[in-house]
Amino acid sequence: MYFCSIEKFMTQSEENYLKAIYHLGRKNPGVISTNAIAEEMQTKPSSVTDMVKRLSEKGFLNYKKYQGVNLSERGIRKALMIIRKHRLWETFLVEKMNFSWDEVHEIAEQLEHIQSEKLIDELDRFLAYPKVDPHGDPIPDKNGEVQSRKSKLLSNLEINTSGVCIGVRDSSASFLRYLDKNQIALGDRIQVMEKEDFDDSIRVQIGGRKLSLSHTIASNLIVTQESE
Amino acid sequence: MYFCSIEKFMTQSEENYLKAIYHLGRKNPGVISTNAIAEEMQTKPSSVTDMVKRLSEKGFLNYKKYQGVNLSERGIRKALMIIRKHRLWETFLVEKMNFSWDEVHEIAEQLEHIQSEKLIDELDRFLAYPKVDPHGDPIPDKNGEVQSRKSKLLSNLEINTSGVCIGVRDSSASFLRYLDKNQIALGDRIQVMEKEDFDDSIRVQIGGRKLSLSHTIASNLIVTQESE
DNA sequence: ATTATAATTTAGACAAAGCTAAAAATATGT
DNA sequence: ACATATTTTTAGCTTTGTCTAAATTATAAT
Repeated sequence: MYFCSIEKFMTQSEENYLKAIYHLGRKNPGVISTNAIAEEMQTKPSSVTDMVKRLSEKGFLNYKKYQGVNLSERGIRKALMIIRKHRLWETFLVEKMNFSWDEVHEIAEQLEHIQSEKLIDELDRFLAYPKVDPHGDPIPDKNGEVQSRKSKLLSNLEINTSGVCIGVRDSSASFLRYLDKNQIALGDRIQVMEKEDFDDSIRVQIGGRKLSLSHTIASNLIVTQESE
Repeated sequence: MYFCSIEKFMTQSEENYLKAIYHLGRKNPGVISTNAIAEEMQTKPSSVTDMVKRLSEKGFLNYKKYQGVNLSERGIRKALMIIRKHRLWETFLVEKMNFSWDEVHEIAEQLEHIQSEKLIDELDRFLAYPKVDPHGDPIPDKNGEVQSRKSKLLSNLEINTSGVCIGVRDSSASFLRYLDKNQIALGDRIQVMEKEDFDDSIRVQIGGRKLSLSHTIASNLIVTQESE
């Protein structure tokens, strides 16, 4: 009886499920429900059950009927490699192909399934081993290591403290375009001036400019922990 | 009744058939047989019949039962765009990703199916609008125009004439590696010294070096028509 | 504890893209 | 022209990934 050392081929659909399950596991750790996966994948729970069985047979996750799933060691490794590809391609699109950060997701969804380890390693080198993608999300390295920085949400900063914007929690095109429109970019230092009890909006200062941000906006902006 | 202006989505398989049919049409013009397509696609004639029906319904080719197929205007345009993508990606892989010319085909086969016109146009710009790919094959431009140069096969050059090597007819990895091993590259000037009647091999001179090439090799090397 | 509700799984169907084996049409040889 | 060979098509099956509808299990409420 062999230990399967040969990496089996995965279909795009299988890869997409794996990635979705990984992301769900980040959001709230523990066991992941069929319904949650269906929601994330925009599909039906019955389809999820089928796929989850297949992924479980292939050893990417642990699954017991009616008990939900969680990724195996192997599943995590595989998911990290897919995320690595996705984020490297996003970086490539923004840095070299003149895309803006709200345009890259769909295309990276396609590119992340290209099978060639050499290509990904060369892309990594070509981009000078970036640590984060255009949305500030960390890029796993060749060994699956992800650099994690101390961070908090802008909405949790105290009055009169500041932080540098290093990422977004929601990376939907509409949110990203909102930020562009209001000239808020990764790397900007944001100082909290005032908090409005009524609607939890906050008044901030960015590079001399003052503006007020709704709670929804503030709770989707990730800033450095150590405030100056 | 609309003229379909909206480009319908094509599956990867459909795109592959279209490309194969286009290439077959180049090789020997006229009507293309089911068997020839099956051979090219490494599949069975019955599968070809099914696919050809679909492509015909979608208006990419003209098909009458038992009469073979040929591409429609629309099919040609589509095929040229797929070839454009394939060859731009091959160029990218060699020029920017440190691949050698015998490694790029399989990966370009995957990349050619990525759907994003903007990406391809940006890639074109990024590579400075190359006219030929790493194997010397012409890259169709955004409008489907292909630059064609006067060329002949090395095996057809007269004794004591020379030509510049501009392409290969066979771009299999084994042939390309043979050329690498013998230090024959695109751009090299090759002079024909002698022809051997017995086996049609030829004796040539390349940058001072003399070597003899079998007929098979010589008839797969494309050189400029106008010999110096 | 029993029932109602929600979550999950099963069963059966469908489309895409392939296959094999058999049938039909075309082409070829004498 | 007719029989044979070749090419092409059809019919029916397989797999992947989806769906709907029905059945089953788990959870929550009284």
